[in-house]
Amino acid sequence: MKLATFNVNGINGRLPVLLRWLAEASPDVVCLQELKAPQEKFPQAALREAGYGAIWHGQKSWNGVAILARGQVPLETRRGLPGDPDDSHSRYIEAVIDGVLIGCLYLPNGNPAPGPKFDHKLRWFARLAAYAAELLALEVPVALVGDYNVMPTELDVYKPERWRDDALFRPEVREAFRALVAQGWTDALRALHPEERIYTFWDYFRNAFGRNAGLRIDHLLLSPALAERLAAADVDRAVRGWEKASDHAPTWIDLADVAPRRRPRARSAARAATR
DNA sequence: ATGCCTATTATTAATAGA
Repeated sequence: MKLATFNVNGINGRLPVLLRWLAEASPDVVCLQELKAPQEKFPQAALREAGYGAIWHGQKSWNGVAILARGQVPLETRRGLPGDPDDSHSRYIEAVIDGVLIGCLYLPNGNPAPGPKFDHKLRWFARLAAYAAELLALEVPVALVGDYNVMPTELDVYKPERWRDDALFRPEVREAFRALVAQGWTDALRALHPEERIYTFWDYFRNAFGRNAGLRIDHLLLSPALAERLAAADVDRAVRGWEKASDHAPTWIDLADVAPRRRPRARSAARAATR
């Protein structure tokens, strides 16, 4: 299973980019963030024509998340993160696809910090951590993927000193991310590329992409059962250079298929047959 | 400390992003 996350920064303005990338990369599952479109303006027909079923949670102007699956409609298991009934932002949607529980998230940006927006970010992070612990306890294959708005370490920022007081890099959010991963999750890109400078976002300002002034803020966290299957991970950074590009690039992993498991009876019968 | 760019919404400017 090729599983990707892509903050599209406006799904309608970005539709040609999204469709071109889907055709070229052919991912099996895609988590999208920042739809910036109300529920009824999601381009379901165009995506269906491209071969993808979808579930989505839109919102006027901002936020918005979706999950696409090639050749099937994702089986939705949740929309909205538990823990705050007053949370009106569309920032979490979840589905089961081919035996994998996939949570698609868009963590609040949190700037300016300190301030109410930063407090909101930390509260949202705490709710995510509480829910993530519940998912881990299920001991099933789970992927929590999306735009976390956090650079986990100095290796994930082109110029750490410039970002030290920013809501994406302050010690509180780095610690929140570290503690989340320490529950038992695997940061897929970092696991396969421990030393490499990898970015998933480049600002529109100051020719950031041309200078490779990037940030790694889009992450795929895998439960232990899924981490065993991790075979490849990368960023389709060329997409950031396309006409009318999002400021994020698609970030993806490849998960090996599960070996077909025989029933115990069948296995002992097979063993007896080879004796 | 702020603009630089880009998108959406609503009326030519404000807000948010990161």
